[in-house]
Amino acid sequence: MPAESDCTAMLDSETKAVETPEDHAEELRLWLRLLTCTTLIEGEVRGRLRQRFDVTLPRFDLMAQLDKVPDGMTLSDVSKRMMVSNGNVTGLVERLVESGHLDRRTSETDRRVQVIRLTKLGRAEFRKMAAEHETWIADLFADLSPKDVRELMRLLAKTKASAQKSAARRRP
Amino acid sequence: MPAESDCTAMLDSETKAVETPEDHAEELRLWLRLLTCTTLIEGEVRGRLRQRFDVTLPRFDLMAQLDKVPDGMTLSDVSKRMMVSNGNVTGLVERLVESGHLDRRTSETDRRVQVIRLTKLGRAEFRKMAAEHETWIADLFADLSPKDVRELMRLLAKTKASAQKSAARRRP
DNA sequence: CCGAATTGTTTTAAGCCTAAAATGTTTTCC
DNA sequence: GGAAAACATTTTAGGCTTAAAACAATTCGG
Repeated sequence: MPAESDCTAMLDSETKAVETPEDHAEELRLWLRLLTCTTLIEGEVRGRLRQRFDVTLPRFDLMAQLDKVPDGMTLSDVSKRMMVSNGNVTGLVERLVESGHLDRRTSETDRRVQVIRLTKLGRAEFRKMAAEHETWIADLFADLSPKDVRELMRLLAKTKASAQKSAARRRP
Repeated sequence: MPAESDCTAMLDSETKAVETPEDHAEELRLWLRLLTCTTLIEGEVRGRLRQRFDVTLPRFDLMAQLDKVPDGMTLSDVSKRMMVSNGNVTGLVERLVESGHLDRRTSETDRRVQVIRLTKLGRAEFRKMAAEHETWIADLFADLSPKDVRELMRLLAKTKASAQKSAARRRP
């Protein structure tokens, strides 16, 4: 077997663009681990919300967005904040209005816009759920030291920025 | 206003069990950031898979599981590995068998069990997609240094362990 | 050996989610 | 002013997802 067959792509150090099938296995493993963590925690939260309060995670998330703004938000705002499609929000809101948790009205100044806000009932129920939810999260992350939490926050911020940049590169 | 109203819960340092509405805001913010990162990257990958290969993320994920094992897996195995419900896998597999990417057969030794594996076509298509997928992931994480990647891996491993422990505490 | 648990899968009913097309409204700008 | 672009939302069609119930096959204990 000739020696050449052992050459690695690295030999060709001057012309870096030349087909160097680079190794990205580490990033791939990182992505899978990130996904696993999120799926695990999300599933746990989903199950607890259903058992304790008979509510779905998307509904809880939507109410969480609205709890922060007393004057309500438009559907587009919610859609952007939750990073879900417009049509998705339409259906979600429909069901929450139906159940009396949300109030929806057409904007006076722009008749395209629907403004939604929590009803008294919706806010009360959300606050109750949110309090318990916070303890679940604390418990799920219980083994992380304050320093771990800070460090994770920092690295995830960096990750988010990197991903946003990459997404923008593709969709300018 | 009497001085007592400024007392914090911390004053009562001996009896820690006494209603100390502890502050878990940091963990909550961490969870939201983790979720944001995952959603962002997942959405990006989903979109690219659809545009480039007209395939959905769940199908890609299922094929990824099968690519690792030439002899195939049972539906339960897949379900556990992907952390999704059994019924979900049934439907997913149905569609992938239909499109010729998967082969499904009943186990000889246990007629309850369905063994699925990639077909030649399925494997070939998956390999093509996976190669490109890896470059997307590398690009999405491009701004992280190798040290960042290692550190994130470590912290996410710790997070996963913590969450699993918490889940087990609730469901023994 | 046989009934009772257990295990693996499918079905069911309901809800979530997306991309793309359609609808209605406002703004832009000639 | 009015056509065209931009915007906010809804609709549509299809797929994903879950929990729970139903079904089928195997294993376990007496």
